[in-house]
Amino acid sequence: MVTIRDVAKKAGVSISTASYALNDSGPVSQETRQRVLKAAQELKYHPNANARHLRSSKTNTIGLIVSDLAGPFFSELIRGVQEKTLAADYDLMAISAIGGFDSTAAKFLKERRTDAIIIFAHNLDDGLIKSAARRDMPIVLIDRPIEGKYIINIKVDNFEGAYKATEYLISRGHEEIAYISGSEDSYDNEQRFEGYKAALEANGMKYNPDLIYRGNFVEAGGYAAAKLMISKGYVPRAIFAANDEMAIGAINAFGESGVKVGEDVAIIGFDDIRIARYVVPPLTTMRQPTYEIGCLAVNLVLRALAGDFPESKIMLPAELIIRRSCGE
Amino acid sequence: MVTIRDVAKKAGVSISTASYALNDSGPVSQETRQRVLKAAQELKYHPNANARHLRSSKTNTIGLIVSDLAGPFFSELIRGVQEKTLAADYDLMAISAIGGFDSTAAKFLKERRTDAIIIFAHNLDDGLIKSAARRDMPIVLIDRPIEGKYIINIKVDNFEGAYKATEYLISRGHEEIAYISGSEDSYDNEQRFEGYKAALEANGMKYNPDLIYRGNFVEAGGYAAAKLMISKGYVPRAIFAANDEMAIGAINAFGESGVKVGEDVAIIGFDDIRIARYVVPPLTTMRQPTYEIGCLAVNLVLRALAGDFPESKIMLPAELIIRRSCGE
DNA sequence: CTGTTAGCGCATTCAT
DNA sequence: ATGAATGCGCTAACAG
Repeated sequence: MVTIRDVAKKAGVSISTASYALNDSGPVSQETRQRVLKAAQELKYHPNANARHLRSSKTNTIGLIVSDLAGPFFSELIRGVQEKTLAADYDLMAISAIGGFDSTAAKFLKERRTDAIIIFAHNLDDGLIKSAARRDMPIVLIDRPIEGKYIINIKVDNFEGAYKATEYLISRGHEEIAYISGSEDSYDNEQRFEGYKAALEANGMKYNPDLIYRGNFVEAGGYAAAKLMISKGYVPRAIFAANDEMAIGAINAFGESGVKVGEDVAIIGFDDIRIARYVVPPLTTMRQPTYEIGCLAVNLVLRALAGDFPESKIMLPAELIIRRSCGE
Repeated sequence: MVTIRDVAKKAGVSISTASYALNDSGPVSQETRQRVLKAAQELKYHPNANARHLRSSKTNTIGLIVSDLAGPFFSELIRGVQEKTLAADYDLMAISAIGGFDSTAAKFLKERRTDAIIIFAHNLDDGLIKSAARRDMPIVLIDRPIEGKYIINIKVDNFEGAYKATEYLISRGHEEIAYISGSEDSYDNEQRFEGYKAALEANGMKYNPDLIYRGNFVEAGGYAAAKLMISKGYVPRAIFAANDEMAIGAINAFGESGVKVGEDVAIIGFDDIRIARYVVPPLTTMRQPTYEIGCLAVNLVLRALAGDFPESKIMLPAELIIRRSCGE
């Protein structure tokens, strides 16, 4: 490994001069400067990031933790984060929270491998997040109810979104609305479930536990739920799935069994993932402004890095996107 | 920041003893050990990753560089990589190559921030990759024709895949097959184009430059190409799109203009991304074994990290997935 | 303008 | 079994 020492030697200067020249951070004559740069080039010198980070206790890097790197849901979010991070001349690393306590994400949180972190993951311990946030390591937390001094919260109004979704179904004349739930331990799911129940009550309808199905936020979960309905011989006229993945799973299951989505059964989802518009029939859903969230998250991170911690919590609305899965 | 020094002080031992106790890497009495561990816990001590990496010149981390973190295409690949990396007790960071020379990916390549790197990106300079590969920083390169001592190549047989795709169209009686091309500078695209031409020739058909459209591998590109065909008043009976994104763009464009895909025009894509099965009509395409590639890549990286560099180049086949976009 | 030097936090060798 | 001391590669304060 070629170090700055080698460069200095080759250029016939001291280490510090080499460092100054390389980083353009001190008074160096043009001539020496050129000599150092040339030496560095010839030697193919590249600074050791770890040494630099250790010394400066900065990494110029923002970490983005998502619950599963492979999930389709994060595509838009990442796009937003990526654009803004790049524009601010920071580096970005995406990290998965799969594995919980032993995950790479957990390590990053503890070991300060980045200057700041954006978290959009439910499978990461509360305490971990709370204790990781410091002045020199701000955290932007998306859609989780953890508060703290150096934690900046961005939330989507899941309650209101679910309320609107349910009301939409009600407005179309449905009186019996099933709910396919996401992960039980998820804040998102909880809020959506509350919104669902609240809309029911507000419209004088009773909440019926028999109409609740477990789906765990994955396509297979929605599929299983729908199959269960079919096997029970009773398919409700309307279904609110706590996310699109599950809604799509249900649509597939109904498709296989000849149940006509949009006619026999109305389905609404949540998220507006990319496939939503391609399934048959196209899925009516509550759009989460993920791209905007990504951009916003980076803006806030950058401000926090500059020492400016905003007080207010940010709450973004979800938007009803009507397609055809609830009928024409 | 609490360092190992603080822990040592609190436990009433020297720094080295604390280090031994913490890492279980030296002779320490059970009693001292417990004392140190307790002190660390109370102080919420977490080792500084940079210092450790600097000292040990290892990071225990594998980097995955993709051309665009937000791309839907990488989902399956990432899933494979993620699983295997986790199983091997390594950490994983995903990095985007957007930005080329100034990208975070380029920096990682030069600055050794990971122990090894898997690259699935076409927007990263050849020279950069070549010069970054060293014994202590092996690179697994997917689908790019760069060879080197510490570079391990995994390729998908794009030529053969394109050949098969084209032949499938020919077998269905088509005599005029358009090609919507990907990025011109991409190796994938080049190979697919060659496969397309070879299949044409092998079947006594002439290659017609008028039937080549530029698409750049994105949905909008395929959309534009199809619109162009329509505006020219001439839609070929069959189209081979160099990837699914473009095929889907074309399908959308045709849908808007009332051209019936599967009847008026046959379209085949490449990749088999998730949406392929959801578009209408479902897209016939050449499946790339991305999940398998991801798993394989990690296996090879791990072997390389252990000093075992395989000689042979690996070539994986693409598989024809027949759905309905080329007719029943 | 340039060189000397002191750490950043940690792992580890060599004494004790 | 434990501690003192060294250096990984780099930046920056200080001295010249």
